[in-house]
Amino acid sequence: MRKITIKDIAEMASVSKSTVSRALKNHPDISPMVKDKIKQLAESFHFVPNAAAVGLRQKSVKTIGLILPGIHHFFVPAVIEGISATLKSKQYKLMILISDDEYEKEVQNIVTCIDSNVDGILISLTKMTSGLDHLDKLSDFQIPLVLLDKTIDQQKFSEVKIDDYQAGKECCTFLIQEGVREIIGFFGPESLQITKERMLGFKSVLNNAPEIRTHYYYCDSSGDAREKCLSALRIHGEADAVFAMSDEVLVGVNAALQSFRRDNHDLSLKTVAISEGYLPEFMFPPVSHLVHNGYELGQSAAQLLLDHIVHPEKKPEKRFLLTNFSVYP
Amino acid sequence: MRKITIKDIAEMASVSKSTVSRALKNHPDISPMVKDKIKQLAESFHFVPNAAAVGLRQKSVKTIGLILPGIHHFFVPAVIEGISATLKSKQYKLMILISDDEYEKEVQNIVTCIDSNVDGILISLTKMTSGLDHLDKLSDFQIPLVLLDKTIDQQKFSEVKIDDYQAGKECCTFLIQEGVREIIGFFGPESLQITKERMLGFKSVLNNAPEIRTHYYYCDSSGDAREKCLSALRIHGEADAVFAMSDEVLVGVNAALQSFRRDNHDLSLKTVAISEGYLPEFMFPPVSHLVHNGYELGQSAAQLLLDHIVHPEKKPEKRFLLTNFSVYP
DNA sequence: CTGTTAGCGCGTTCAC
DNA sequence: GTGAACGCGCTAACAG
Repeated sequence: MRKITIKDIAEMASVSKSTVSRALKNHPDISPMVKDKIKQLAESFHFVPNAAAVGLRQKSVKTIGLILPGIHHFFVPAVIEGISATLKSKQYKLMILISDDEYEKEVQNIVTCIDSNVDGILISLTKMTSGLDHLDKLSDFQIPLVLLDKTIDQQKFSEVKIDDYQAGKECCTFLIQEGVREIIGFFGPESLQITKERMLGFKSVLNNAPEIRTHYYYCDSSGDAREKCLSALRIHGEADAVFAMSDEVLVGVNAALQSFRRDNHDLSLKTVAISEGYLPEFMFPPVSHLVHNGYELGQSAAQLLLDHIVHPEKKPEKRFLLTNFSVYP
Repeated sequence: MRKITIKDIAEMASVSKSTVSRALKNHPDISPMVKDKIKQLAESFHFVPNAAAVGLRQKSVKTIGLILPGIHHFFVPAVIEGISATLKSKQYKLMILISDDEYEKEVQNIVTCIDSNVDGILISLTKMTSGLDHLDKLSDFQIPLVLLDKTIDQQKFSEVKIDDYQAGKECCTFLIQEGVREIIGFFGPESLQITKERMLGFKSVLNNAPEIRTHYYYCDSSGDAREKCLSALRIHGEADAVFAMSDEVLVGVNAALQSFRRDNHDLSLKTVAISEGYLPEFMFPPVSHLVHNGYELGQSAAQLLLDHIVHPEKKPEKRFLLTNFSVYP
């Protein structure tokens, strides 16, 4: 079954193609009568403009590229859902490219986006990315880009993330208010900007609380976090609190705490994390956490990118998402 | 900066557009000399054919649509990565549409795929989907479709999944070999085909073991699973084994087991699950599980769809993925 | 071996 | 108010 085109409708209505084209987009020149007739026809035959033809003509394929280091992480799916929901409402398509946490693939994905004539790019950087030279050519093609979550220090592009510094700060404050004395903090890969900022925020609180002892560990995976946490628990026998900066880290830390508790039934460490929110509730005991809402982050980033597409002159803007604590007694 | 076109290259090489077009795709008619020259030019100017123009001409936009009930589930991200990897190697683009587990949105997503002229569709059904009438119109447009993971009983389309019946069977067999006497089984939503099949497989083993007592529960979410597991543990005090049919269910079951253990330190239930594989290792104690490999499932489904696209006459085929046990002592 | 022509489906001048 | 004609970038049928 061939799909109906503007030409078919033109013949049925005995008008020209251009009249149909104009009628369908409410051009004021067209008389209400023929406009109605054409719209009726289009409706009843389920006419949908051919995306490739429109794209060719308008030099816009109404697609945005989403480049991610990977999607097996905990809150990434929520981010995608948020982006997807926002784009769907504006009739934009989403093309997902995965960098597998390799810088070279990230560069390649940028090229793919350019070659595909995307209207804009959303990107979360790999942990190997330390500069943004590979994004320079985007300006040649006027392709707007928004960084989300995993960023590095820069001024050229808009970005959306939680206030990582503030998040680290709040988590530390939370622990101190709970009256803890010695904290073990578990962080993600050292090279990540979010790791640095969360740690800085965390430490900032301790300036006013010099009596609190702290120990820090960088973890590359859940497994790594488990090992480091197990050994840390043995070394720092007096510790009474634990912080995990992400779900990935938290999963390992929680595993370590569980098995450590087997031999120390009375062990009770105050635990707090930054998390997407799904898992902590199902840990035992449930883990208090600062909610890092992926869905909202996705929505916000997508909306910001669309703004840039519609208003090419818009200046870069940094947006920080609000976070809330979910506290378990 | 305008992108370079075939026309630009034609002028630079003083040949016609069609010569360039043919040279670039190694048409045998073109003399090696001019072919080389044109390729040189194309290379040095980073020529990339305009996808919209090619799509318009070839009536194929080299895109496949992926329709999912949601992506917050545990193994879905892995599926997407598998699909993405396979498609990338064949230069296909991926368009992801989310149905939010609502039948109406699934129907709408099919329409979107048709309207977008995708070359093929991969779909995992929502738990509300009980028929495939909404897929009928695909044959009008010759759009091949492959079902993955969440399917219903049907013969019209190819599908890729694990052998759910077999998986249920293996898990039950595993428990029996461990010498358990009374099993509590936790399953997903009752309406899902995979739930039915996993349960049938599970029960099939018990025909030969009438002395084993069993109790079954359907769970709609992790939270639901936790509640039902807690109450089940209280009711069936003699139970010595637990089965969880998916990660989502397992998360809740594990939480219940943990908190129940608090009051029953010696409680030790043999636990087994069907899982994507990431989480069970980090539970305490680690949970033996049948690995439901999302990445491979994605790869296989994508490859099968591409086969259908290239060979439109290909008959529907049902593929079952092999599964392996990951056993913890 | 290579060029000319035509057209994919649509939007957009420029006429009338 | 409406239509004719052109072109977006590319490919393919037809010439030569």
